[in-house]
Amino acid sequence: MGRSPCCEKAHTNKGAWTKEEDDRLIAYIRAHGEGCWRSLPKAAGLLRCGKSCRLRWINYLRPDLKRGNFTEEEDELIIKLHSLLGNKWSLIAGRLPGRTDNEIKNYWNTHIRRKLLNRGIDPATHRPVNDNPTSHHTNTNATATTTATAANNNNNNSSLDVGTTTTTTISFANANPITHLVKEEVEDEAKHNSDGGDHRKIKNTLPEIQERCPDLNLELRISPPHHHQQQNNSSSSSSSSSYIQPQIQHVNYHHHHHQQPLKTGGRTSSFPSGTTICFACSLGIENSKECSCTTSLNGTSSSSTGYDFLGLKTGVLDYRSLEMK
DNA sequence: AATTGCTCCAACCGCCAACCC
DNA sequence: CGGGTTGGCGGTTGGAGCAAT
Repeated sequence: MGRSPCCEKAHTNKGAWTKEEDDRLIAYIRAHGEGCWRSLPKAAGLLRCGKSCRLRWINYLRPDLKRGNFTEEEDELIIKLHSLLGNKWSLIAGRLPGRTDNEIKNYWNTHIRRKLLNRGIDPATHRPVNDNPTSHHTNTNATATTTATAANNNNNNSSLDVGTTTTTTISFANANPITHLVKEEVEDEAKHNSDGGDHRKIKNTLPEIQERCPDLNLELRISPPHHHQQQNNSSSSSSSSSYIQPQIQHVNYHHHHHQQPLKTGGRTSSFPSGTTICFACSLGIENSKECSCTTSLNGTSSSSTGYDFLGLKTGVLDYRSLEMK
């Protein structure tokens, strides 16, 4: 028996899309909007499978796609989110406006994996590759191990090449605040999705997060800032702790008007252009107690807190436990 | 210039869970 | 309630483009 095909394959085109097909799809969606992908091809005069149309639109034709090279900030954000979420590309993509899950997945497999391997980090576990795997199985308490690495030996154009790079692996235990953040988010999503969201992610993600307690690698550079100085001039503090939230803070999370609401958390809120938000907000839980920028979003902020990645600034993550060599 | 090997990424495939009747 | 349909996800593939030989 087997499943019925998603479409009549005998009379559908496959392979690369032509300009004409793209134009037809764009014109149709502009006129009628997204939805009902199964009937869309026929209605739009396309000899394509509905799935193929959806994929082409989402991954390539959507007007809010950013395209172009990934920035160093996006690189690091992807790495950190992957350490928390694993191969949940759609969740990761939800945190990177203008990027698609497919794009991030490809980028991970072609660039970031290699980048991490060059740093001596296993991209699957986010632990040092030469690390004894059994030594981490008993991390029931929050611990931090720091490994000074000859990072980026082969990564000539990385900004991380400059200065001393310290790779810090934080093992999160049951009381992992970041895990809580993600867990809260996922649970929150369950509530928000009561109107018809995709519940699979919740089932898939929750136990995984709870069980994995993934290590989180922070590339903490202990060196003077160099290429973000202009933007940082306003916040004159240049202590090492403030620089622990490096490039990431410049990622703006305002959402394009065309972008679908972040699926995770079901958020539809949009931040004013140029507003920087904390990590909790970037995860879609801007009203949580971990949020350090709600006042900013209300327009009453007394300081530009910048991107408080992992709550380092607010102390949600107790970075004092880190050993910095 | 031709061939080979490699990289990158758009597109496809199979699966799963929600939805719908 | 059950079965078919649909949308969405992650893994994989194939071909275009580029570099090396």
